[in-house]
Amino acid sequence: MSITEKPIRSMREQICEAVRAEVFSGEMTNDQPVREQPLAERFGVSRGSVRDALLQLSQEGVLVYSPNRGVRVSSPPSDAEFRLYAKLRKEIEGHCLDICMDQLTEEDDRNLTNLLTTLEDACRRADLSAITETDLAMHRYWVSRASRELESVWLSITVRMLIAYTLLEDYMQCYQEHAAIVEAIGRRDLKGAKRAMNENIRYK
Amino acid sequence: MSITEKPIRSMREQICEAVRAEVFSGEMTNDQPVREQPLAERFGVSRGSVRDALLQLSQEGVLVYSPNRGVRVSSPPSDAEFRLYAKLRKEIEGHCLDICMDQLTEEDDRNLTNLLTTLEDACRRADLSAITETDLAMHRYWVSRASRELESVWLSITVRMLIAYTLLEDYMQCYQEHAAIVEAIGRRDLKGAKRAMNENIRYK
DNA sequence: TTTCGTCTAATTGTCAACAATTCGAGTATT
DNA sequence: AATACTCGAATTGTTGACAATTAGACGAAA
Repeated sequence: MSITEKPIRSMREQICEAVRAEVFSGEMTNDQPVREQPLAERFGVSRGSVRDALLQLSQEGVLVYSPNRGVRVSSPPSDAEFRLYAKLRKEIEGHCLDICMDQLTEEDDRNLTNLLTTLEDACRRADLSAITETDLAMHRYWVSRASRELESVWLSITVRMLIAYTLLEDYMQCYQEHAAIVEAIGRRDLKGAKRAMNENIRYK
Repeated sequence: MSITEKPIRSMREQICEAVRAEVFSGEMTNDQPVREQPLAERFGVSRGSVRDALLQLSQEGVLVYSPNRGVRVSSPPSDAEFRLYAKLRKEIEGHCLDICMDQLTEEDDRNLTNLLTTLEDACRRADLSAITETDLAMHRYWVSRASRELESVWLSITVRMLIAYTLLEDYMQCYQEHAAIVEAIGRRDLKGAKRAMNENIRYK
């Protein structure tokens, strides 16, 4: 679709996104290992590129790496760790809203609104994979807007939370929570945006 | 039978630690790029292994990667980000002390005391590289004791703080702060250990 | 002089072959 | 029957060669 946009994604990034999506959609369980050769054949590349991607996903926390034994899908965190991750995410995203709120333009508003529409669609279709992907993309928007440095730290925390998100009770609630955040951002209401964001990043 | 259950470290891990140490000691500046070929020759391995290590260090935050352009040393974080990292570290390490305090054995006490002795030595010699390495190893001890999952998140935050640590005013103060933490842990004094730890992880 | 394009050297990205390691089935031993 | 051992298939780790990309030097045109 939008592969030819200004940032050309490297092979590694494409593989990462595909595997991430499969992990979040539950197509890959944490019981069975993730092999290099089958992935290489599926993407039509060599094992080396797949290796790079799997290594990166291991650093992110999506996969777990054991020397000479390959990688497997991470297990969901304990409740205590989940709560810690939630707290860390609130700190980071709150900081990012502080930083970037003043610099946002009308184009940012349009982009966020578009993401929101995509999320609404995904929620209507109850497409868990698309919901997770869009949810991730929205939060990532203000994080990466504030700081590229923080982005990878934030991502490694967030993916660990999302591994536990294999089932949601109410899909449309997810949409409404994000709509509240985007609306507050549109009004440049820092406190309101933070409040809505804190409510969205909630304990299990 | 020491603390490290894996006496044999993978090639990648060895290269990572060596490069990390050079970054912290200031031997690699953020002005000049880190090339693969020279590193491969220095370690007597192929570029592939070096590539793996550099990719991992990029995910950790020690290096910054640009597609087709290689990696360079990360720049120190801004003051605001530094304060955020400090807050996140306190949350994580506090959580880890909560988790592992009850499970610590006399052997753990000995290991921590040994690390403390190493730190004292390094502080006496004003060896910044050794100080940073040992400081990292001590904090890593209770983090990895509590959760392997958290360890990589913690590491990616901590290395970003340490990049800014190129100069310390008082070396022995660093030792004394860690001595206070180890002593409190030895007494299994959770509150005291947290207090000492919070004082050590301080703003710039 | 400045700017634009072209070429070349240096560097990263990708690949396929080979080496080392792990895992499990099958066999031997007690 | 239970345990230990051996061997082979599957898998990961490593390597060197080659392709693709980038950066800088050089020169031509305005």
